[in-house]
Parts: sequence; C-alpha cells; structure tokens
Amino acid sequence: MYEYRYPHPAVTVDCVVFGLDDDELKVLLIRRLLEPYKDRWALPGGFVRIDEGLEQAALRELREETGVDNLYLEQLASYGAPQRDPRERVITVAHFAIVNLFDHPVKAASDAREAAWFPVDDLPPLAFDHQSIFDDALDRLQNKLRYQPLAFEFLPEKFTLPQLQRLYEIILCTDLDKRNFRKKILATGLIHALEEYEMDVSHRAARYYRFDRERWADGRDDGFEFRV
Amino acid sequence: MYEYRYPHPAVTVDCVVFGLDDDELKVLLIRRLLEPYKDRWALPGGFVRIDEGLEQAALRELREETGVDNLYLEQLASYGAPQRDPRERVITVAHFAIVNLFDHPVKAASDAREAAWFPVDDLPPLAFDHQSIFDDALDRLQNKLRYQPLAFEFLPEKFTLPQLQRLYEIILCTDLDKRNFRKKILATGLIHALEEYEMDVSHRAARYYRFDRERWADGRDDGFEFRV
DNA sequence: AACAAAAGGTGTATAAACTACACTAAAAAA
DNA sequence: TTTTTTAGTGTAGTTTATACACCTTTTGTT
Repeated sequence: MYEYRYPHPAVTVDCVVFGLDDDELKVLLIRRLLEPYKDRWALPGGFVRIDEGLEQAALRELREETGVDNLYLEQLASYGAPQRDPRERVITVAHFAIVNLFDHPVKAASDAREAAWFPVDDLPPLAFDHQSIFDDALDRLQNKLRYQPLAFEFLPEKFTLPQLQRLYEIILCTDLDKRNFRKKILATGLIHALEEYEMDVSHRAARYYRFDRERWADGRDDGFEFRV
Repeated sequence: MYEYRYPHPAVTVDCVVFGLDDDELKVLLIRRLLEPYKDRWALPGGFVRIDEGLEQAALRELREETGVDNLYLEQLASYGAPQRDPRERVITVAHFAIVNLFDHPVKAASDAREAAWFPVDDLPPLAFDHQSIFDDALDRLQNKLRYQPLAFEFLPEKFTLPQLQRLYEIILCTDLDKRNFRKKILATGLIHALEEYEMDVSHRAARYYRFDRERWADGRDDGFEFRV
C-alpha cells in the first residue's frame, strides 16, 4: 500500500488514434474487460506509472493494448471532472495520435483485449467521457490539417497527389479542386516528385511524391502555409 | 493518511497569467515561501483538491495566491516529467490566463505571499520547469492572438484603436500599418464605434470602440478572421 | 492669437493569392 | 479499336493584402 498525507487522484493517459483505412478516417478503440463500463468500447489508455513520463506512458499503453508502435503522438488536453470515473478521482491526460496503416498495419493486441478500427462518423457508445475527448481530438485534427503537415503521418513514404487530396477531402468533409490543390501543395516546396509511377492500376498511373521532412524541420518558421 | 494500492502522483495546476501594464506585456509570478526552490519566483498554482475540477482548482489558487478574480482562463498543457519536482512525482496541468488590468487591478494577495508582475522579456529564474511552461504559454498567446479575439481580454470594455494596435504590436513584437490595421479589424464586423472620445489627452482625442462578444459567440463559425 | 507639438484618422494604387473552370493523356479492359 | 477510368495541366477574374502621405484635432507655448 502507498500512503500520502493528502488524497491523490489517479492519473491515466488515453489516446485518440486516427488512421486512414479503406478510404475512411477511423479511430482505434478497445473493448473494456473490466468494470466500470465493462464490455463498452473505450479509448486505449491506462494508468501512468510513477516513474514514467506522460508521452512515454501513452506509448507504452498503446503498445500493450493494441500493438501499435510507430506513430505520431502529441498531447491533446487533460480531463479531470471530479466524477468522470465512478471508482475514484481520475485525471486523464489525453493524447492525439496518427498511425500510418500503409507501412505499419496494426496487428492484433498482444494480450486478449479486443481492439478495432471504427469509422469516425459511426462510433459505438464510449466509456467515461471518451466521446467528448474524441470530439476534441477530431476538431484538432481538422484544424491542424490546414496549417501543419499532419497528412503525411497517415500516408506511406511515397504517395500520389490524388491520394493526398482524397485524404484532405475525407478528413475535412469537403470537395477540393484538383488543379488548385496541386498548385498549393506543390507551392509549399516541401513535396517532391519522384521518378516512379503507380503500377497495376487499370487507368493512367499516378506519379509518386514524397514529403521532405528535413526541409520542414529546418525552415519551420516559414510554416506549412497550406490552407485549403 | 490516504492509502492506495498503487502509487499515485500528486496533481497540481499552474497558471501563466498575462496582463498589459504600462504598455508592456507582463506575467504574474509569486515568490515561493517553502522548499524546494524557496524564495524563487514561480507560476501561481497549487494542488488540485480531490473533489474539484481542474479549471476550478486553477481559479481557486489564483484567488488565494494573488487575489485575481475576473479573468480569461483556458487549459494550456500538462507537464509530467518524472523528476520535475524533487519531493515526489507531481504532474501539473498548466493553464493560460489573461487579466484585464484596467478594470480589475490586481490587489496584493490576501495571504502573506509576495506576488509581482514581470515583463515577459525580463523574467527572474523560475522554479521547477516553469520557464518552459511559460515559453509554451507565450507561444500560445502570440499564435492565438492572430486568429482569435484574445486581445479584448487585456483591454477595458471601451478601448481605442491605437490602444488595440499597440497591444498587437507589443505582444507580436512587430510594427503594424495603422490604416491596414484599422481596415482589417473593422472588417471583422465585431468592433463597433461608440459616440465617445478620449478626454484629458494633450492631442486629438481617439474614438472609443467596443468588442461585440455576443456576435462573436453566435457566429463563431465565421471565425475571427483577423490575421496580422 | 498664432503656432508648434503630438497623436488620431482617412483612401488609393499595386501586387499577391485564391477561385472557378474544361480539356488532353495514359493505361487497362471490353 | 474503342471505351472506361483516372491523372494531369493553365488561365482569366476576383478577392485580399500591402505600401504609402497627408490632413485633423487638441493642448501647450510664444
């Protein structure tokens, strides 16, 4: 047992993990094995260990519960309404994550837990306040996609412009003009054409491009001035 | 004593409170009375009580430590590096705040604690990881000022356009063109001219304007499309 | 009373960015 | 050879952003 002079809340991390699967934006959920909310779907997450950082805890829980390994992760916000967990006071530090399902398909979790990808516009009822955490995460994704190069976290190293445009259209729920989209995305100077083309498609093959991460990291001041 | 089956971190809130004072951007600090970092300056904050929300805790601590009452407050981020507090594991949920020092001058703290406003570009050494929390808060302020009507949180109900422009120039560390600034700020449709003018100035009196909070709250979708 | 000092207030021309829009090119399948 | 399907390209018109200089109002000074 651990003793404190004052009551301490428990602290957890939870992750909203987005991925692009089958031309749909999906989120990764796990089914709860224990009360409360037993059998309900929930965001992957768990208790922060006493000697690990927040991001470290999020990465560990994701690996343990869903086998997800290689991903983009940033902190989203903390949620601490006093009654959000019926067991005890629990404050959760929510994280926002993106996995590239092309290069790193998510295998079944190592333990017995059931994990599954759900389309973001058709979620089952979620445990705790996870629906509102999810809503905040989706807002963040839609906003940040407009002025930061998040899109490339969803895509393989080599991607085509129609693929990239579809991604924007799917996440932002909008139609974009093909010519204007290309003009803007190429004007950033961060996307380079490769001498490779699609194969095995039953129509004209699209050219592959890559995102220049180094250049983005360097000239971060210039910003990713891409607004759709 | 309080007992738990697993170790629990302590959870605190800390606040980066900005204010405009004497044509300078300042931040509110308190001097620590206890170890660790005794006598160092620190962000106001303290432990979250077991039955209060995070924002509620932030407001309470601010009132207790600095007497600040009426302010704009939003969550900034959480900081949980395992060794950030030498006593025990402490995770802090940092908040971002703005006080209007025109209408609500900050009186001395109720308890014996010393509180003071420091110019943001001339801070004393801070306790814990508070410098890096402050840095993040300043980034947030500078960014958000460009596309959200945060400026009005610093100013009195009635303000002049030169006053507003100076605020932008001070916070963004830049010079702005007077005519273009007025054009843009008025184009938002959220700032209304009053039939009142400055008095007791030894030069042409500036007109007063007010920010239309209701209209902003309504048409939030339209956004505060103000980019400097 | 006139003038100087100090800050407030106004418009226009140019450049840059954004939007709307329609056809040709390439590859495979019929 | 033709059809189907998707990739790829340019321009004109509109909107938005930028650069820039003078007059107005009030007070204080001579």
